[in-house]
Amino acid sequence: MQKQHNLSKNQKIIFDLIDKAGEPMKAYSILFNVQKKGIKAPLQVYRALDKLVEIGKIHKIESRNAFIACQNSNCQISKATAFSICENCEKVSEISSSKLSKYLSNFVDHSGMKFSKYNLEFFGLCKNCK
Amino acid sequence: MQKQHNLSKNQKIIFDLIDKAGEPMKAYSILFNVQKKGIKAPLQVYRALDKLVEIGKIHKIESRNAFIACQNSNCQISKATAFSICENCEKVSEISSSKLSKYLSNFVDHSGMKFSKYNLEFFGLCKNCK
DNA sequence: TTGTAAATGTTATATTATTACATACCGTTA
DNA sequence: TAACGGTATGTAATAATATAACATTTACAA
Repeated sequence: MQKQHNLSKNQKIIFDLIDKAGEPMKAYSILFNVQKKGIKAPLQVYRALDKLVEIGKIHKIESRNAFIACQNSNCQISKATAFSICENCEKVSEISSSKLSKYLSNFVDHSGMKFSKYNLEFFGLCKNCK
Repeated sequence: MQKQHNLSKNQKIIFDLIDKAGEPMKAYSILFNVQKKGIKAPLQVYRALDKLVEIGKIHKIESRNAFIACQNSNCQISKATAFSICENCEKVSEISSSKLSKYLSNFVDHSGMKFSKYNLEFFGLCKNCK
């Protein structure tokens, strides 16, 4: 069983927005969308984002500076993330392949270093854009 | 044999700097370092960086917004990159494991999508920081 | 030698993210 | 319940990263 994280007010507002969007959102677009709810400053957004990333409710798509809700709803894999990104339409999907995650989690580099975390971003054209 | 890219003046100045550094450099730190050579504006730096990334002479470390010279000197793998990043000292190494690159280049997701490119960043503690 | 793609120069501005400081909230435990 | 500590919030200012728009120059193949 996972630890339950009770989201604070701002965290909940921002998580709900990103979750409903179903696609990556950028910080200032989030800010714009939550201003009517009383969140007025970038820092309020970034603080909530930091926390949500930390507890695995959302992930940052590093190559896009954007945030997407975790699509592996019940299993918080915030330390082993993989995404597919369409270079045409920018659609992003989280990849949940236990084979892939096992392979990468067990990967050891030539110096014998083992890793506690990874992030993988695949690029290509999605079904619709091909 | 690879295609030879003759670097332009700015590209060469900036590549040499990054290459000598042997570690990731940020755009504005690069700018600061090349001002004495006549490169005065951010855009001049970013244009050179874009080109160098495109031809595989450098890679962007997405999670750090920084650029490092390709360490696989002769084989330009700019479409299949993997790095190890120490979360303590920020040391970054390029991983060149043909097994890993084969595995990832051939990876197909559940929808049958195959990818033309990937970037993988591993995190952990390096030998010195452990 | 001329057409064209690539590269350069310059100014301004957009976008992304953090620092610093003050205050409020919430659960624990003395 | 009062005091404490950790977490969250509010606000203003600013730092850091990146691009737009436009003018000009260079490299080089046709």
